[in-house]
Amino acid sequence: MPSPLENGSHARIHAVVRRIPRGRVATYGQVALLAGLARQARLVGYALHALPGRSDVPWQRVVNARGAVSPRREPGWDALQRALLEREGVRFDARGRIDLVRQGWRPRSPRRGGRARRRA
DNA sequence: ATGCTGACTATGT
DNA sequence: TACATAGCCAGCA
Repeated sequence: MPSPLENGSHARIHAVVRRIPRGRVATYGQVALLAGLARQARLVGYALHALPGRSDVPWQRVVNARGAVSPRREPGWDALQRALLEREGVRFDARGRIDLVRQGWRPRSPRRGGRARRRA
């Protein structure tokens, strides 16, 4: 059975992660902040790690502040995460990093100063 | 209770 | 840009 933590911060973290749209990514710190857990980025990673295999939480959309997939203790999962993201259309550069400015999730779509990004 | 670890981040070098 | 440190906090031995 699930850990008793499901009623606490973990549940809030999961709720935030569920809001990340397909093809976008959010950072651990960003998720923490939106979940009302400022500066507790580590807990976000912890909460996701505790996630059951079958889950409706798109854990793969959470990456670190550098826009890279954080290396796991158990190798292989990081590669899976990247594969899942690429399948959603997320692009990685040669260094294995995502351009957060372009593909990072922007809750509430705040319009940035003025005009939309020019195309290509 | 204490100490270490971890899917992190901000800051200084 | 990359590496080292300090700060964070929950879980576990």
